[in-house]
Amino acid sequence: MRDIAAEVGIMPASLYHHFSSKEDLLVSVVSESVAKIQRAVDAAIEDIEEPWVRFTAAILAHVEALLDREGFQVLVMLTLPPEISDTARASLISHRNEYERRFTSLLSAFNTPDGTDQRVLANLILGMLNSIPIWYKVDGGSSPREIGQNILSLVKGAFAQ
Amino acid sequence: MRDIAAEVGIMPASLYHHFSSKEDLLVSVVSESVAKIQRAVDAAIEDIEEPWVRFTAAILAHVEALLDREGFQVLVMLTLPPEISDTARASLISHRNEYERRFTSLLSAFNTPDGTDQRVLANLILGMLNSIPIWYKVDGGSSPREIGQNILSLVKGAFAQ
DNA sequence: GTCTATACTACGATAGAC
DNA sequence: GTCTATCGTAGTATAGAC
Repeated sequence: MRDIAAEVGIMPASLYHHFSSKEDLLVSVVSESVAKIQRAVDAAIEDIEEPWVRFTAAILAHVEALLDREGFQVLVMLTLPPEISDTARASLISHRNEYERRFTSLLSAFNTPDGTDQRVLANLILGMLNSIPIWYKVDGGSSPREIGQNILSLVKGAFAQ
Repeated sequence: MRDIAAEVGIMPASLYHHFSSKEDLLVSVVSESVAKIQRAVDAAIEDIEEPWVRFTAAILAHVEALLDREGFQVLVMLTLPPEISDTARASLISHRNEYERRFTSLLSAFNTPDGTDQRVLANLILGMLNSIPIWYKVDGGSSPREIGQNILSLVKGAFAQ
C-alpha cells in the first residue's frame, strides 16, 4: 500500500478514501484489467463472422491489450496470493472464469482433433497468452504483432478446417 | 516463514538453521523445482534421436513432473515477487533462462514457418506448460496425460515436417 | 537441530484536522 | 480528498539455552 501510494503521489492513508482495504484495491485492479482486455477483444471481433478470423482477431487483441503499457498489471490474473480471503479469492476467480467461458465459446465453432477438450485448449491458450508479460522485453525483443504471429502459427494446427 | 515452519512441524526460528534468510529459502525451492523438471525431461529424452519424438517426450515429461504432487511449487518459476533483492532475482532468472535455453535447443531441429522465432515459440510453449497448475484440478478434471495430448495437438502445427 | 524469548521493522488500517 | 499522527499486529531475524 505504501508503494502504491508513493507511485500515485499521495500518503498511504489517503488510499483508504478510495478503497476500503488492500484486498478491495486488488480486486478492483484485477476487475479493471480483465474488463480492459474484454473490451479490446469485443471491439476487435464484433463485425467478424468467420470463426477462424474471429478467433485470430481475439487472440491478437488480447495480446496487444495485455502488452499495451500500463496493461502489465493483468499479470495478477495468473496467480492469486495464497493469503487472500475467501471472498476476495471467489471474486477474482469468477472474473477469470467469466473470461475463460467467453474465450472457450470462440472455439465451439471448430472441429477439434480427437482426444482434445475445448476447455483444456482454451485454458492452455490463455495460459500461453497471459504468460507473455513474464518474458516480454519492451525494448529489443519481438513486438506484440510478431508474438501474435508466432501464437497463430502454433494454434492453427489444432483447428485446421 | 511461520506458515512453512508450521507445515514442517518446527518453530519459525529453527528454519534459520537450514536457510540463512527467507530469500535463500525461496531460491532453494525454485532451484530444486527447476532441477526436478530438468531431470525428468533429461531422463525421458536421453535415448531418443528423432527430433519430433524427442520434443514431444520432453513436453510430456515436463507436464507430468510439474503436476506430480508436491511439484506444484514450480509455479514460482512464473512470477517473481517484486520486493525480491537483485541478487536473488538474478539467481532465479538464471535458472529460468538455463531451462529455456535447453528447451529452445530441442526446437532447433525443426523448420519453423516463416515469420516465427524459435525463442519466442519456446517461451510461448513454456508459458503454456507452466500455467497449467493455475487451472489444473486434481480431482475430476483432465489427467496430465490428457492435457499432454491437447498440448501436442496445439503444438504440432508449427512444426509440421 | 530444535527450542524459548525477544528485538526490530514493516505493514495495514484508523482518527481526526484541514 | 488529502494530510499528520499513530495504533496494533505480523513479519523476519537473532541470541543463547538445551
